Amino acid sequence: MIVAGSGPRSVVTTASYEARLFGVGSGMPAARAQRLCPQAIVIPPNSAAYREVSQQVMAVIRSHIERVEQLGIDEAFLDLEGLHSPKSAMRRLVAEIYQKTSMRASVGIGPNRLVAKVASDAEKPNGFVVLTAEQARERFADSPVSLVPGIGPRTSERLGEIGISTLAQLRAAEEGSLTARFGERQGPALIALASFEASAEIVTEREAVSESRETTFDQDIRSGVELEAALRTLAYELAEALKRNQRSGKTIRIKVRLDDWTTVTRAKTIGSATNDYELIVEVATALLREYGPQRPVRLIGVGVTGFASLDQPSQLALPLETPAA
DNA sequence: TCTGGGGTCCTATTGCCA
DNA sequence: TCTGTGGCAATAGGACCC
Repeated sequence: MIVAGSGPRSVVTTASYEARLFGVGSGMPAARAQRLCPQAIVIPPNSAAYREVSQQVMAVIRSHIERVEQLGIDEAFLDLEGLHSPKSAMRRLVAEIYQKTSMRASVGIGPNRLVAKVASDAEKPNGFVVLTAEQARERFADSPVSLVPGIGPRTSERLGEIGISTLAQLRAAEEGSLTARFGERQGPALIALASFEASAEIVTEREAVSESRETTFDQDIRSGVELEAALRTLAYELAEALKRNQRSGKTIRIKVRLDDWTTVTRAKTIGSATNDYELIVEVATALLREYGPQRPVRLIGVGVTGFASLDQPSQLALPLETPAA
């Protein structure tokens, strides 16, 4: 089974483990997935249903665990500090999630979020893996660097260029050469990742910092009139969502992806926070005209960032003293 | 044979201002 | 008045995640 949209440019949202044996995976163009596994049943994604089940699962978790950090729709970090028997507590939690939602969960337990996440990924589906950092280093020594969250395709490639492809190699790399290549922060951070050393801090409350709407056209658009019409539609949806969520922002941003996949963003910061449709459209359209795409456009989007809480004045009083860091 | 949508975070650059 | 420095906000791009 493959979950994917039906448009010519849709991608795979997810796929059953049976389909994955054929090489099908998330993010892959749906057309390619169908060629790899022609016998697969393709069903369209239903994000509203996933969101609803997600809320049910998270509610079960929160009814037992105080400190929970949700990551996306189907993952969460749980602070198990102080539990008498974290393992049996997690066994019971998985059973309760299944009983109440029919959802199977994989669990990874470790000294920090990094180890926990890699452990939870290690034996999906229905995994239950408990690791120390040292055990993680041993178990994944020969795994590709991309096993670790935070090292994606681009960083893997750049590491490969200097002969580093496994986590053991990355851990043994000389910090100086990594810093020279990846910068003051990312260089040392890469070695820390490969060593499974990371923060254990659970961030329970995250406030959104931006909201956006974007769309990819079935066929590239050349006409400025059509582009602006699409932009208005997106801006309307965005403004409605912002109002619903009681959010408003000071910076309006457009995104344009051309037929050659170059992606351009343009942004303008206005005097005060807004979620007004007319104003968003006005600024977004002006940004689009100013940029004036010189090639056919495959994607257009609009977003608002720089949120100010609506229940707080958008301009704070000037503090008389610098607050302590 | 091409590559979605919704986000977060980081980095580099630039211009303003004290 | 000129110059250097540093902080900061805005902007653009990009890597990465689910």
